[in-house]
Amino acid sequence: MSRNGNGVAAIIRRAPIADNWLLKGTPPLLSPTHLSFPFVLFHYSLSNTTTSPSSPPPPPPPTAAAVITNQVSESETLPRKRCNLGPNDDLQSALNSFNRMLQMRPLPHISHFNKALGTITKMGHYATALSLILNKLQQVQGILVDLYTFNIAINSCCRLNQVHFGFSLLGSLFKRGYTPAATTFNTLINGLILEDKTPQAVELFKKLITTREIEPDVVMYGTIVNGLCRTGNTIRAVSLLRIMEEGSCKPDTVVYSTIIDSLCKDRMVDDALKLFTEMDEKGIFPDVVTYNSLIHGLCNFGRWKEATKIFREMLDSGIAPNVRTYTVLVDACTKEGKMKEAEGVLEVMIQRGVDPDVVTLNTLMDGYCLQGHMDEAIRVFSNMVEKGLRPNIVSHNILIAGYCKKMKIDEAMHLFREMPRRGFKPNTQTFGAMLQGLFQLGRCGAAQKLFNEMQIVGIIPDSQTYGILLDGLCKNGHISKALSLFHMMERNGLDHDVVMYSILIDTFCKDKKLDSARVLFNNLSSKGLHPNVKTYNMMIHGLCEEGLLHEAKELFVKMEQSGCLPDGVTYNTIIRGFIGQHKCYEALILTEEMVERGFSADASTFPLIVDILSTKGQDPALQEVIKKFMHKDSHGMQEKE
DNA sequence: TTAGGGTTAG
Repeated sequence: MSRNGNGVAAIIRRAPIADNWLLKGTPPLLSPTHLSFPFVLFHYSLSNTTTSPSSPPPPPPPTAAAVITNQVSESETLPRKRCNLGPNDDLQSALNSFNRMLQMRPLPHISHFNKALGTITKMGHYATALSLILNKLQQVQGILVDLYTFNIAINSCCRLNQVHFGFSLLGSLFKRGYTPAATTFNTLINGLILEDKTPQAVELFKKLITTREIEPDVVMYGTIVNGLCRTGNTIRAVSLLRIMEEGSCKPDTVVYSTIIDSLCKDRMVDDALKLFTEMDEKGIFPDVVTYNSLIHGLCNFGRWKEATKIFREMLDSGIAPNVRTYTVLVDACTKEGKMKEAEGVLEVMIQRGVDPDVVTLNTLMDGYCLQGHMDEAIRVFSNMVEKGLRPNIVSHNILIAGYCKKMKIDEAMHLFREMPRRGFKPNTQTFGAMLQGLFQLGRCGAAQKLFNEMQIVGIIPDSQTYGILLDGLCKNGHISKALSLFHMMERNGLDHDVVMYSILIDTFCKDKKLDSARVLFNNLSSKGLHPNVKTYNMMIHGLCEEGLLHEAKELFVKMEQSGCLPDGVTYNTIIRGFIGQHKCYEALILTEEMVERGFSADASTFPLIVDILSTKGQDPALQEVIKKFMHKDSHGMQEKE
């Protein structure tokens, strides 16, 4: 695997670039392709005029550099406030039309009412639709609601997380002598999945098949596939896909896309790509959703070159990127700290006639917060308001977390207290961000008070909240309090996940209590938990610190055997361990392996490797491996595109 | 002819 195929010498040669990134804590060792990714993207999307038949004619194609450097005024950066009807006006006009129909005599056929209801549910106003059906249609003499109306009502219940009510409507449907359709059951199956009751959904699905009550169609299969994917059973979803292929109901774009997305989220991007190729072989056309999932998956793993290729392929197939595609690209840029490029994506999308939405701008804001540029984040927030997009609770949470990260707890607290006045009730994430901020400043008492307040106002802490508490207490030296919390959770039936254990393992390692860390680590499997890459990294770090290189190396080998691939942190940790023990040969071999896997030396490891190469270059024992680096690098450098 | 499945941010 030589995505960033380079050697150690390349690290040195590219030090000015890498250094810059090292300081920001993001992956260094950028390949030339990596650096040019957003440029390629913009240039291509701007200069390609044949891709989006529905989009307005694109402006003359500027050069990539012009896209990045051209500063447009703020009013051009964001869509202007809409003069046409907003979403609420759309709802109002649908309601007006519904009410007008109720006044007509003779009354219109039920299908017309269903159509109006469908418009309302498509806008997401499920409670309104349900109320219209139950409180208006049912009360009017002369209207006979039909199967379609029932299905809309059942779907509305499901979308409101009231699947049980959906099932009682199914009862009423039977009583009225209607026969439910595949749609009816599928809606209920989906309702179960939405309420995290996938096992029941699968049960119902199986029952329908065995009783031959309903012949499942592709939508029903697709819904079950989605349920399996959402619950981490992507492999079972793939099995179902294979079963479909054997039967008469063939998988469609949605089924494939669902699995492709899930594989990407499960870090199995290569398998996702294989399915994508398979679609092509079977003549099933990918759509914008399929491409969005793949581009997102590839970007998440730094596979820019392939992401660009897929993006080009999408444009070549005549599929126009939508707001989600551009948001994924903004996200990819911001996660790499490339804010100018992220702003560039925003410009491109506007020029292409796609308006950024609140998610796009929140993503951009989050990028600025990650970089610590709160002034820029606030500028985006203000722009959002000016342009008629209403910031949501996520926008507020992003800013609060940003302030906390910058240790500006007063500003964070101000915004936090301001939220109810703006119509937002702080949620678990809001409290989590505030708690993290307080712990970071060592204000454990205030954090405790806020945690109590959270429970008083009825926000249920989730495992992440407990993780923040546990970590905060540990990092502030309140180990015994942390342990009490840990045991309290156990007593209250709150499951400890691997993160909780990892926090304690890390604490014990740093507290020189390696034996306690080992006990916790070794007991994980008895609790049915599997260490993740962070858990391994913490243990490996602890072992290296104690000079137990042999045990660290054993664990390093074992993690991969157990199916947990080492990441950049693992390599850097163990390489530093070896260098610390003057085992330069092993360190260089591991460095080579690290680079081959697309990771690179971080700010603390990098100078140590440079030191080995510059001071031990003549060491006969090392010459062979150093030569190998040099040789590889000459290839790596030719890879430029 | 009106109902059901897949993609984005904290």
